[in-house]
Amino acid sequence: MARSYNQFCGLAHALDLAGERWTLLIVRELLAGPRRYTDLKDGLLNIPTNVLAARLREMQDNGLVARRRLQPPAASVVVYQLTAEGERLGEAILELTRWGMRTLPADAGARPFRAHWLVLALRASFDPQAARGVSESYELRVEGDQSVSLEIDDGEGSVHVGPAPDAAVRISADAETLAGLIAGALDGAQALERGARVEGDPAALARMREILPAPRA
Amino acid sequence: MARSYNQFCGLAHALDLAGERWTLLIVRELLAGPRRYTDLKDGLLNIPTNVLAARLREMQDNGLVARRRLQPPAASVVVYQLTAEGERLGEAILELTRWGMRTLPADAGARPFRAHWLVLALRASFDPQAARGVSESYELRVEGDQSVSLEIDDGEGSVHVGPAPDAAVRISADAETLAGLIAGALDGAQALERGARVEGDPAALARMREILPAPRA
DNA sequence: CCGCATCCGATGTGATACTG
DNA sequence: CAGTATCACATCGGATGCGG
Repeated sequence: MARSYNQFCGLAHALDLAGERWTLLIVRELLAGPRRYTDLKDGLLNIPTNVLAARLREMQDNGLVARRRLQPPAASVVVYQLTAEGERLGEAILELTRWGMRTLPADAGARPFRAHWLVLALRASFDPQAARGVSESYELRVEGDQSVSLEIDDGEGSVHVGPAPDAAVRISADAETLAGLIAGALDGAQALERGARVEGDPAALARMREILPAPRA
Repeated sequence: MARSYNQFCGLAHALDLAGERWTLLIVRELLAGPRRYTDLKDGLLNIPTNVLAARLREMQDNGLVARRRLQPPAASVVVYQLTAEGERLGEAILELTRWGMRTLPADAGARPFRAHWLVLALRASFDPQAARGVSESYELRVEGDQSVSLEIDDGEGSVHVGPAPDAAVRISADAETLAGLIAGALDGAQALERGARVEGDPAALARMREILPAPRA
């Protein structure tokens, strides 16, 4: 096993299992569903391939990740997916994400970005209190890429990659602008300056902004 | 600055600021209040002194920690304390702690332990739902060391180091047994076998066990 | 003692090249 | 596509030193 803190403490043990460099970011990728090796490498942007391989092995040993082959006829494809224990890291990751979003610099464009990270950002920003009684969908359309949607059914929110056909609000912009908007690094006016386009009911837009408050410093 | 993931993502940014080895454990120590350099070194058990010094410098640069001198006549004493931003890591740390407690091995005694870690364990286990309407205190008395107490005032819980004079339940045992009990690595019978002594009302003990459920696998 | 700084060997990381 | 192999370099862990 790798280096251990070896302390009788829940936090130290959590960090022994999932605290090494890159590990929580791999969990971030897998929280969006099973992924292949190259998808992971692409979604993590700068991870060295040997480090990714090593982490995936450790995460299997630690019971966070399972390695699977798809059913025939696609049996040559290997995917990694979170175990139940790995999934349970989701809440801690959301808390860390909220904390990080508060001080995320507004230099959208300076830092690379992937559209599917919006899923995490939406989940982290979602305020169940503000969503009470609401049933509607919002779609963030990433120019030249996929959409990410938040669907609310009687206050219950769920986020997924893909369009929302009946969205009450649809915001189209480049990835950095959308991300900056959700994180609160940009306000509405700045987003419009950067070419964001908004369709839908202004009242629904107001609700959306309350349901997705930016956890800002 | 240190190595950065350089991704436009709240989680990646959080890990840039607080994800390095030892950093979150230092925050754990400081969540219990300001500490001197040697207290930190002692509470962290195995941290190399140069790493602690380096981390404290980075954490100051990142705005997590402030370095202060006490008022005269004790002006020679240097203490480190969390900034407001550092304090806000508390929720994420509690989530990680809960996750880690679920699989913390029951080998109490095999891993070193410090009494004040019980503060974190109690906070992580506290269930506000179960505490509704309750107003009483519980004390964990660590043999040969300090006590740690949970005081509940009309459902509002607060944990601190020190005795609770009017505790409804008082459990005395060695540190490892108390920690194992709170983490759920030991059950009541096992704790008694290891020499734990319980004073107080059995009904209050039952309430305490509901208010402090072990987040176990 | 307290609060670090310095030195050094072991280990981990990052970049690139290569293979079944 | 899914990794393994290699190597320069950064960081970690452990010991020791040292001024206030």
